[in-house]
Amino acid sequence: MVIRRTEILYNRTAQPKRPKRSNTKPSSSTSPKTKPVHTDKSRKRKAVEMSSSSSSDDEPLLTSPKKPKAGSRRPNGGAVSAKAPPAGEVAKAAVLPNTAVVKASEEDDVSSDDDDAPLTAKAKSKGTAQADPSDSEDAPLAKAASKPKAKRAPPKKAKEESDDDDVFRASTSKAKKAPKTPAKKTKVEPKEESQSPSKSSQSPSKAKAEKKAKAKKEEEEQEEIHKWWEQEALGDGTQKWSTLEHQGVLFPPPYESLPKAVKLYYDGESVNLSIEAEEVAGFFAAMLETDHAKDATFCKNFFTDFKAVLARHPPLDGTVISDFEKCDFTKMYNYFEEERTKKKALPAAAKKEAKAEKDKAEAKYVYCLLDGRKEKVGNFRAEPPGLFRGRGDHPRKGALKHRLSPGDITINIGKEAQIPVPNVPGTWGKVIHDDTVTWLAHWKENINGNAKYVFLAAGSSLKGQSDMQKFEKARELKNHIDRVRDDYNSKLTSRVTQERQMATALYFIDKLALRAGNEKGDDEADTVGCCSLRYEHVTLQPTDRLVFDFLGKDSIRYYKVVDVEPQVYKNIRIFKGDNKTEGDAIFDRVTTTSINKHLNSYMKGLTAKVFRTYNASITFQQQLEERTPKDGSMIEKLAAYNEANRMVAILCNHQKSVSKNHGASMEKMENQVSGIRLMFLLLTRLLTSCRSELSSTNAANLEYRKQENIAEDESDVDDEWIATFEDESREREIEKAKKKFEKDNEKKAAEGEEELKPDVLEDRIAKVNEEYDRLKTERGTDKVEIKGKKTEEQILAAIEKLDTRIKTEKFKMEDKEKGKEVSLGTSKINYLDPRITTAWCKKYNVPIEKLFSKTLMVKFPWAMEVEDSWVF
DNA sequence: CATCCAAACTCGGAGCCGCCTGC
DNA sequence: CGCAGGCGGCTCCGAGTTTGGAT
Repeated sequence: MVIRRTEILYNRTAQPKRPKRSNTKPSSSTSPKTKPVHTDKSRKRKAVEMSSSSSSDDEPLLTSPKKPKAGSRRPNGGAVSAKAPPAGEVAKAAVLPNTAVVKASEEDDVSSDDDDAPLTAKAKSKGTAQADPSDSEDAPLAKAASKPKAKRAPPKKAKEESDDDDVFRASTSKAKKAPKTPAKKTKVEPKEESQSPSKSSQSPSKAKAEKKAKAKKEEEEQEEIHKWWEQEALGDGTQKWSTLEHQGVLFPPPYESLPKAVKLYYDGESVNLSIEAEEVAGFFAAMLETDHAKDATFCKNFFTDFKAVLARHPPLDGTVISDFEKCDFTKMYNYFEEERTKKKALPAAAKKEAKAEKDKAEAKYVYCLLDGRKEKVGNFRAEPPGLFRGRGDHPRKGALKHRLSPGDITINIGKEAQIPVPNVPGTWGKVIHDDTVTWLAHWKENINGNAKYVFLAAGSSLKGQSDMQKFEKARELKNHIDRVRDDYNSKLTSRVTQERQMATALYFIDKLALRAGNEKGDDEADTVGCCSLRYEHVTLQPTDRLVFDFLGKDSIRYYKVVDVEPQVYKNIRIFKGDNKTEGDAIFDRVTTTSINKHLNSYMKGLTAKVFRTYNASITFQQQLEERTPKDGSMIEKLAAYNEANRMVAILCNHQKSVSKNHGASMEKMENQVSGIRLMFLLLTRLLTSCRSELSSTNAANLEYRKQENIAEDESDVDDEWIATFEDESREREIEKAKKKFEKDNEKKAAEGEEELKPDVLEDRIAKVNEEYDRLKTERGTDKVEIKGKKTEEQILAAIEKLDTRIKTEKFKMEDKEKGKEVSLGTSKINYLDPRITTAWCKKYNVPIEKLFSKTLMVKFPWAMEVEDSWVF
């Protein structure tokens, strides 16, 4: 499997440059042509760009960095691989002329599909080989493993345990309930802060004292961490807490009406809106310049809801608003913009103060008390009213999201805890004491009737535990994966359609990391996953190649060209065959429920999404193993890590839109590199003249490279280029000088000093020109002057330095280019077992901070202590 | 020290999956 | 009694905003 996975990663033929979120932003000009991908259900969706440009296939994501020049790099359209099948393959394809024939041949090729057997075998051998024998795999496991075991322990055990807790309960003062098994954690009291700093403040110097206090505090905080992962048992998972105290949700401040002068205009006249209607109009006005306001569905839904509000709260001046087109929101929009810039321009101190105030108001909501422990709450703010921003072609986008009041909220809290008082008038809709769930508050959102919750933060013990369980479950799949694969591979030829469909679907879920694909309703965006794949989402190409093109979760386009097992190819032919057409499900005998049920028979708790976690993590681990240079530099190691991360992101189809200044940014880097190259060239020349052996620049260059073993770069630094570069640099410096001059004067004016005379500026410019004129005369000659470089050794050292700088810069650029539309964060947060990273860090002596951000560190405390030999 | 830009974090919508319920 | 459909609870997801580091 290890090997196969890689193959898949590489086999993908070039992706057409995804029209990033093309459907989300139909108006976006960057997504070019579209080919109809619709179904009879969701009709207007168009999506996919199809490029006519043929292009190489087996060359994914990597666009070789070229010279920037203008906005040249917009990859227009992608390349659907229009590869001409090799002759031999054509013949093969002829084997599958039509469904009938295929059907007839169904039973035939059982032999051909256990092609996967070697796969698993490989995986096994490789796995063990690198896993550094059995015990290394088991030892760390055993350590952490008390949990998995415990998890499976009968519920009774947990019960006993929680009963035990009661013994401790009495001891905690404030909460009058106590932590579970306090043995391992050192300190639990939430009210620490006050004492320690003051105690430690005996230090002489103030700064020192402060520092010390800080250190001490940190230390203390560390001590306080509840190391639940070191505890024996986690309980049976039904009871999530025994005591719980929190403040409920924080409501946004009530709406304040706009200044009198700021009005909605209707048919050219200002309207005196009711305050309720004004708020809603404001929601739209604020989004006037976004793509949303240009979206028909969005506007339609907004206006419907707006009119409903108007009906309840009519304009005070009797205006009747019935035509969206006649509404003019610009005055409101402008006002918001003004406010925004005003706010931005506020002095830093004022900003700080405002923030401090806000923090203070929110402070008590930030933490809750779970089993007596202070734990961070996730999103404690009630979602403010606004317009629903559905993703993709969501039928409800633009609808008005109501303002919540306490009556809408259900609070879940410990029986003995004090019930919080809402920060706005009203009382909680309901207060319950359900210790089998993890949410603190809950309400129903009015758009789709979906439930919303307040949960603990990602770094909390509750979240951490379930996160770890998720990865443990994925690891458990390792023990069953061979069996599962053998099974679905053999069933690819089953005579029972249902089995065959299930096997094929599983193949996709496993190999392509597709999501399960639940059915969706009419009131939701038309997106699909494996089971909901329709006729038009998969097309067949000669020689066992499938083209997937559909919108997945969040309306992210999934476009991949994949070479599959011949039998899978045949199966898709069959499933698409006969009387099916666009809009029909490919897997009509399989549902997410049936798949999960089936999977559960291999392993308790096994579901489709476990495959995503498993494959992501195992691929990551294996890619790391492969790519990490054993004694490379830090940069190289980090690059390898990144690359492994990227492979996973590609597998999981985690995308991001290309940032709008990507092109400019690349150009800038390119320019920098060119600058360095020029310097490089000059220095080589200088070296030449210094040695006075060779006279030709190129010869010197070559000579140098030969001697010092420095790689030839495809440098396009020729004389002509140097000329433009120098001219441009000259321009830039002159601009800079002008700017500086103005600034200096502003400063002087502010300080009441006399302004600089214009000739000072001219002087400065002259200096720049002088310098560049000199360069110009030197251009193409051997005469080079670079200050500071005297001896041959110095020059050589400088050249060497430049060379590595060029290399690292270029490397950075490649990395950036490759990653411009791949989002690495999602997999890092959700799919990659953090212990793979921590073990790798230890093994290769890389500081974890280079890979995990602060929040990630907070999220994964449980992964920090594994040994370097730990394997997923 | 201001400015610029990328990384980090916040936000809230989307999807998965188990369980309950009602036919 | 079986199972489909809906709901509850939780993970996952990229955009948008904020932060902070480089220069």
